[in-house]
Amino acid sequence: MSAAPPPDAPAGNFLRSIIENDLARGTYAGRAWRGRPGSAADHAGAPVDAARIRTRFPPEPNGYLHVGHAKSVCLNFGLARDFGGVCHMRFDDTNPEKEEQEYVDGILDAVRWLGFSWDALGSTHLYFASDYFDFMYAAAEHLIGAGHAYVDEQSAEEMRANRGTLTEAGRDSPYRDRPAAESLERFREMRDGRHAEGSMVLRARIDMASPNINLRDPAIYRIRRAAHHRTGDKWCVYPMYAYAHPIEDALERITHSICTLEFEDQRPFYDWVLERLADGGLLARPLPHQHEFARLNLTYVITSKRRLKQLVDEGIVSGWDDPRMPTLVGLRRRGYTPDAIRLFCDRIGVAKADSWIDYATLEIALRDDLDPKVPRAMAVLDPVRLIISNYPENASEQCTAPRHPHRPELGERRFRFARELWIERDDFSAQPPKGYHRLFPGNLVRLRYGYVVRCTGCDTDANGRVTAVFAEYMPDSKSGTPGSAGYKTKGVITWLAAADALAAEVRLYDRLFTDPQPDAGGRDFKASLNPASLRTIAAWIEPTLDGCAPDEKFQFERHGYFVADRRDHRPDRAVFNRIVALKDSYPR
RNA sequence: UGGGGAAUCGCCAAGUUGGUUAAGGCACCGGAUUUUGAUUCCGGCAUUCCAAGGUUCGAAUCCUUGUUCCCCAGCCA
Repeated sequence: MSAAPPPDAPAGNFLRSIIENDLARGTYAGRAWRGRPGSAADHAGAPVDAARIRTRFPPEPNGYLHVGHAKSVCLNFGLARDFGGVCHMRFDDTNPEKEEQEYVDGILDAVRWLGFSWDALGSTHLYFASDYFDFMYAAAEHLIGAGHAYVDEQSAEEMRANRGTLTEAGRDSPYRDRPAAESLERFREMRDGRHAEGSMVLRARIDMASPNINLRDPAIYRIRRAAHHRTGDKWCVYPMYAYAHPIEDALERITHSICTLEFEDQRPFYDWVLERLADGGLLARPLPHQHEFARLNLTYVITSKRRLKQLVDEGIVSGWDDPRMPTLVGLRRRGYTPDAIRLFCDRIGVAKADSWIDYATLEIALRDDLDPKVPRAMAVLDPVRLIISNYPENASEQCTAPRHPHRPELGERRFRFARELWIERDDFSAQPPKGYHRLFPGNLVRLRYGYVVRCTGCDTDANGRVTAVFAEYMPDSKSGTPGSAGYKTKGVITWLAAADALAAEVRLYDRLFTDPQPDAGGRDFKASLNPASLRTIAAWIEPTLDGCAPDEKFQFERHGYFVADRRDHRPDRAVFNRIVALKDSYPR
């Protein structure tokens, strides 16, 4: 009898299978770990790693993290957590021209915000590829010495021309067979700044006729005269990703190097580098292995860093943290919670098939997370006056409501009922459609947490627009009193006493694009920008919201979830973002 | 017309050593509860696994032949 999986066991997926198999076979058993990244010599004789597996989240610090990255973060940190391993936070900063400290800070913030930590097993695991530049350089000299790399002095154009095509083999570079000593000399000159950018490059010497283009002598070092955000001007040669990444993984004793599908073709080169360096005694075995998964595609969302930057640069959005942006800072400002994003990542799973997740799936995870946690309040977004004609002019009385209908322990809120109220324009209809059970002449409706009223009519202006709605209240129907049970109404509407309501700016957000795949197939994503992605309105909110803090979230009953904007909300100026509307099954 | 991947319910996704009625989530559809047309709760939801052949007592799982989609020709990652 095999034991039944625990009820909350994470769903199986191919990455878990791989790890389980590796653990069962002892693929990485006995892996030494010195307590910090290092070469074969550094790890030699070190204790067996207490981490059963090591994964890593390796962003390039050239932009802000977005939902797609969240999937990778959840995967890498989640797998490490579930299998008794450690996940390294590592910056893949091998291109000085694009990378900045600002992005490093932003990425660290985002990962922390998502709820993950790189502190594990008594130490911190924050690493930078740039810390390995010395090793990478030495390893490159080793490859040259072993005949596995050479300095090519062809121009970029010549290299491209000689690479061949998808169906035709490439041609060997005239420099391919030059003596190792000569390549070594040139490479050192490159390092010493004796050659112009673009004039030469170090290449792996593999096979110019390989059907896999990535194996046609890929470039592994290029000259770049740019200050690096961490190493300054120490270097003017920088390693390429395909060469640097396997080395970073091996130095850190990563077991499972998880990346997206587009790197599948590079796996042979990943292994090629590692095998040669391990054979040369530079890197410790067992070596890491690369596994690829399908990146996240979300409908109505673009995740291309370049295009996201374009939205910011062209002022289409207010910045990287505009609440419409799919960046983690944007989602955070919009009111998304880390729990909701993690729930979403758990729900979508992971596989190798290209897929498009409905944007609604993210919103549903958000509502599922917010509903049980967030206190309720009333708000009127599109106000029209409701006059209770049989209620005394200058009277008012207190009403009470639970902060959360299913969590009495969260306490109560109090507000006043009076003759003049604000209600939602949409909650009255002079000629109601069939099935409408809110206010219309003659109909009985409950004012939530207040009285039951009978609608008696309305006033309209010259254009037929409703300017006020009239009703009479039932004095014995107040919520919480014995008489209230005697009334059964199909409609319950939200309201605010006009004299007590607080003014607020409310920003109603909608999807940024109208096309479910805004940038698929080379489409112009700007052509499908949603002109109504932001609507700013003046609304009335419940007086109990006075003094709430930025980032505080509420459910405005019958409307949706709202958050006090973390940037613009102030004690003297309430600003709320609509996070997501409530599910609405009223047929419109 | 090279190489590397992927195709299971509307959207995801288990299943991969061939073996009872093809997990689960989300959506959706019923019904119950409800002072949010929300939530919650019950119930329903693939004789079928890209297609067509074949092997077998038995195939989503093996074989054959096709089809469709994605990725690769940066001195980006």
